[in-house]
Amino acid sequence: MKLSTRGRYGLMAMYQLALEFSDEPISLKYIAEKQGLSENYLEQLFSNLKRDGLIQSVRGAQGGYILSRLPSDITVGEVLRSLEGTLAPADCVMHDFDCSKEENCVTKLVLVKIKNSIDSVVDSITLRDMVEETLNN
Amino acid sequence: MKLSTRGRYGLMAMYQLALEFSDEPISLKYIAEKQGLSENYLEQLFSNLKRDGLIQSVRGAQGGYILSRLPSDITVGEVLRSLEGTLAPADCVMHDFDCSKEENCVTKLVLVKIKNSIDSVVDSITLRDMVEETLNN
DNA sequence: TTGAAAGCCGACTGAAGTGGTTGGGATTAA
DNA sequence: TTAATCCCAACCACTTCAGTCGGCTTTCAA
Repeated sequence: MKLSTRGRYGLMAMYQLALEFSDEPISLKYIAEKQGLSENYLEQLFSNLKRDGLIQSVRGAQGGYILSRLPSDITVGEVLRSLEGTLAPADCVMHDFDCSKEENCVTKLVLVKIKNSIDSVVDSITLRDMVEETLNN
Repeated sequence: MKLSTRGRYGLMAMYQLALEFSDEPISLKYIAEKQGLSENYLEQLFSNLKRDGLIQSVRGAQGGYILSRLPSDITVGEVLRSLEGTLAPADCVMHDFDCSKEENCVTKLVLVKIKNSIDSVVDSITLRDMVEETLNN
C-alpha cells in the first residue's frame, strides 16, 4: 500500500516548480539538485506530467519546465494520478473493470470506501497549499 | 498505491470466518474453496493473522480457525495491517522513521494526511459491518 | 557559427517484491 | 491407525522498481 518513488519524487519536483513559479522555465538539473533526486530518473516522470498537461517544456539552452497552470489550480491528486495511475487500492475498484464475482464481493465495498477517502484528500490539496505550508514555518 | 493480494485475500477469508462465526472451527480448505483462493497461499496469510491474535487455530482432523474476538470487535484496519504492515503511503510517515530531511519536506505533510484518511476509514469498519452489508442485499 | 546547455527518447539492468508452489513435518478426531 | 488438518521453511517464475546510459534534437549565447 505504498506510493512509489514516482509519485513522491514527482510531487517534490512539482512543489519546487510551484515554489519558484514565474514565467522563466526551471531546468531539471536545478530541480534534481534542489530536491536531491536523480536528474535522469526525474526526466521520465516529467514526460508523464507533460503528457498530462500539468507542465510545459522549453527546449534548448536556458530551457526547462513551467507549470501549465497556477499552483492554486493544480492538485496533488492530479500529480499523483499522472505518475502512479489511478489511486484505487485494487484493480477491481476501477471504472472499466469487469469483476467476475461482482456480487457477493463485500471486500470491494470496503476498497471503494478507501479509494474515495484517498481521492477526497489528494484532490483537496493544491500545490499552492503546499507552498503556503512552507512559508508558515 | 495498490493493496497486495495478501490484504485482499486475507480480508475475504476473515469475512468468511465472520459470516460463519460460531464455536466450531472452519478449515482453510473450506475457506479457500468458498472464496476461490489458493489454500497454500492462504496458509501464509493466516500465520500472520494468528501471530497478531486475530484468529485462533485448532489442530488435527476437524480442526480449523476461529476468530479470536467477535466480528463486531475486529476492524478491517487490524486485518490489513497484520497482512500488509503499516498502511502508510511511504516509509517516512512511519513512527520510528528518521527522515534526514525532516524539515523542508512538505511532501511528508501530504503523505501524513493520506495516511490518516486511510486509517480512519479502515478502523471504522468491522467484520460485522461487512457481514451486515451482505445480508442487506 | 558553433558549442554548450538543455529537453527528448528508448533500451538496459540489478535488486526487490509478488504470488504463489512444494514438501515434509506435527496433531488429533474418528 | 489413518486421514484431515494445521505448521513451517524453502524455493521459484515473474513483474515491478528505481534507476542508468547513450545518443539524439533544439536553442540560446558568446
